[in-house]
Amino acid sequence: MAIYDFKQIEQKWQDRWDKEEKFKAIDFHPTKPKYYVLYEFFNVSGNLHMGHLKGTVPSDVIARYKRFKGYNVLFPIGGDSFGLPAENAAIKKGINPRKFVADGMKNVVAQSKRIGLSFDWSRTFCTSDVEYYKWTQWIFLQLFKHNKAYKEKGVVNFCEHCQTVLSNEDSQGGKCDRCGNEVIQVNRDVWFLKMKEYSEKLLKNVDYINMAESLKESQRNWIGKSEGVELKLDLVDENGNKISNLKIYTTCIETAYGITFVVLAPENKLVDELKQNIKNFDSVLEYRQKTALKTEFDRISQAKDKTGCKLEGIYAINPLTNAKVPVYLADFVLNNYGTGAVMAVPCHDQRDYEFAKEFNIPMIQVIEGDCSQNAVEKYEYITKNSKMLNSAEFSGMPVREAKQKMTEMVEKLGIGERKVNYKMQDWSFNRQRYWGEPFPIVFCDHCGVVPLDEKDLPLVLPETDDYLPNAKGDSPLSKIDSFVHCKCPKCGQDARRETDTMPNWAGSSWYWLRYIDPHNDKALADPEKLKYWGEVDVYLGGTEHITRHVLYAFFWQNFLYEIGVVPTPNPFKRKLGSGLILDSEGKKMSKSSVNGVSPLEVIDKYGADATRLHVHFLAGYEDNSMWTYNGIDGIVNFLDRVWKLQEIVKDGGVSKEHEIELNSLLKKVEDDYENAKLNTAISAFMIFIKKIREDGWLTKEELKQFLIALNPLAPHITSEIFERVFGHDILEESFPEYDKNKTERDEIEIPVQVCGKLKGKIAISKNLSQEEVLKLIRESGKFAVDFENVKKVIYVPNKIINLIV
RNA sequence: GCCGAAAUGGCGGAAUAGGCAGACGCAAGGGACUUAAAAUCCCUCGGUAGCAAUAUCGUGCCGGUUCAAGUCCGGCUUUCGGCACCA
Repeated sequence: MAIYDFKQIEQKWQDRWDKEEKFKAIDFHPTKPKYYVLYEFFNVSGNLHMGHLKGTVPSDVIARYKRFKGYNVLFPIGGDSFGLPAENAAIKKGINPRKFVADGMKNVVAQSKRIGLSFDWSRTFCTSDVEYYKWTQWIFLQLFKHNKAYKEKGVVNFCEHCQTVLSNEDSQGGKCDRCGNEVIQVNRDVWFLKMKEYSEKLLKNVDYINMAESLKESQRNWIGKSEGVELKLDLVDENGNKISNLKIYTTCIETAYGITFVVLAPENKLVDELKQNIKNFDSVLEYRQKTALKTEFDRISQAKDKTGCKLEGIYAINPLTNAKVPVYLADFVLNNYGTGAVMAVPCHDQRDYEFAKEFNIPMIQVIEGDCSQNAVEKYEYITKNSKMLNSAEFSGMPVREAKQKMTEMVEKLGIGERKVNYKMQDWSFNRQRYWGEPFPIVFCDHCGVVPLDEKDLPLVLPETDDYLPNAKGDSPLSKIDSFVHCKCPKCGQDARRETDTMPNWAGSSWYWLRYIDPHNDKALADPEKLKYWGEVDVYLGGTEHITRHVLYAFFWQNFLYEIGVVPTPNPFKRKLGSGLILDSEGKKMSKSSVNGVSPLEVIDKYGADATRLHVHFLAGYEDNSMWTYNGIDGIVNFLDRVWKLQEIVKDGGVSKEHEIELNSLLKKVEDDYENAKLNTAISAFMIFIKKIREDGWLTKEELKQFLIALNPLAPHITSEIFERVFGHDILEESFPEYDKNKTERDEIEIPVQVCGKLKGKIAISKNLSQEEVLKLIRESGKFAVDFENVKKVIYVPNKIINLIV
């Protein structure tokens, strides 16, 4: 028999799958139920790296397995091609981003095929394809029309060297990701999407989706729900005359008797409204300016140094005590959370405590505990359920009860109300960059902000060879006159286009819907097809940007559901996050990794099947694994043994000798495939092979079932052996059914314990009664048991027997 | 600081619902085949004591529940991930 020539054989099958389009999903299949397997977008930046093997192979295994199980499987792929990688290539190397994307995608497609991935290539697209981003723009128009998009002044990260606005990710540590220069804060027009409105719905989505608890938790953290009270305080001048009022938000209303000052965010609008009453308005303005210059990074890194500025001439009245307390500005209060103002109770909040020390503000302790060094904070006093102090009729009451009662009281008095707050902010949705979706928005001197007509979509991103923003940091599109100048869709007079583009996230926030109907030019997708394919059954990908991506996905799907475009509010039923492949230094392996190993290099050396198995034998899907060639010999050896099964096959159905091994293999493999536990599936195949090699033969039927079961993991070698032995394509087969009753032998061994200590094992037939087992133990004479003194017997049928003497 | 996940041989890692800890693989050691090597095949392989049968200890640490704990409970330690001046 010929030796296993993986190069030639893998090429043969990859060509055939490609040419015959073997993995096309069929809309409205008359008999088969649908199954939608989604793998995350590829970044179109040239080459696949090891991490892709870790992520893609399990999705491929599930897709191939489900096809065998009789499902009509949709398993598409595409490219996330707008954004930094292509734009950087354009700027640094002078490559047209369109060409960069086209070349990159071509590469990635070819490499995917070499891994043997069974994508439906007829549905592939990139986010920068005009046929696709037309619909991204269309969705934005719907958001705008339904009042979910608005434009406002906002503060953004800006790099003066690159003349561009940066996202938080691109400016980590206060340095520009591109050039390493300091990032500063500038005021700009910002498009926001009203994501905050969806906070509660997004939390429901998080509950709904089947996903690792840690991933759910980070999403809940991001949404950041908290429940508390909004309290109204009067503001007075020095003489006690009411001049205004102010709302603060607190989750600790129980400390309200301890308020000794109030703090506003520097940006709080009240400051301007009270200009006449503020005696030191100049220094207030100065403080404001100083904080505005601080970057987000500075504000966080200097968190412990409390700065602030007193508003001279203004006081707040604690509505519970009528005490007159000073009002400060301080940058530890954020304008975009709660009401942009807080009540300060230094004894029971560490930040207030530090601020009070810095500014010599008195403190009032209202809950038991030691406040001499630090504040006694909520976590501590709530867990201990400490007693109240200095709080009028609440004094002496346990804090949990007081919290309840005080909430009810302020509501009754009309000075406060229960309120829920979320950390999540509206989504800032524009970037001053070239390589993104243009906004379908026009500014008209007469009509204001005007959306394009749907029939005028797509608004095509114009060609240019100048990818840099102008000196003011405006998008490169602002330099292209023919793009900027247009007629107002409403009044027909001269107008200007929005020249910013959408962020990278936009295109990836709805793409699973487009796979369902990728060539539709009348709608985002045909409603009937959307109904047929429904939710994504399982969505696989890395965990890197998962929190925000999934929340954005929930948000858009929810919105599209509300306006009747899609049939379900939930995009995904289940999400699996793959671990990373780490290099020899324990760093994430990516294309930029110094110690990176290319998957193609490994495939060249060992073949695609061996590479697929090896990567997934190293660790479970969700675990990180350190890349190593160690162990790959074991996989090569295994595949070699699989190949040699051809030599020892004989006619016949499933034999008595192998039925237990075969049935338990099939059971194990089904369970593991469903849960993407490929490492234990592989070991189950190894165990089966071991038994077959001991016996030196297997039947044709046994070989057939073995090959089908292994095919999702190692599709090339199993296809080849199958064709040689059975004369047709393995893909025509269906997954072998196992017999549950034949997964275990009738004769089994169970451990015998005496007083919980293992003394040995005894062979019994299945489902024996306790008496029969005891009789066998007695007869065997093997176990030194004093049967007269056996006080108690614990017998778990077919599992264990424990004798207590 | 808060939240989440994890810690098992020389190594990667198994152990479905509390029931034989270390599956499967690598590395290592021994043997067969070979002129030799590679490849292949067979055997051994958690620690300690013993020629051995066997005994005894052993899943990050300290306690507990249970006939029985890697698994459950209480208290720590360390590592990784998320959030973080969020009132």
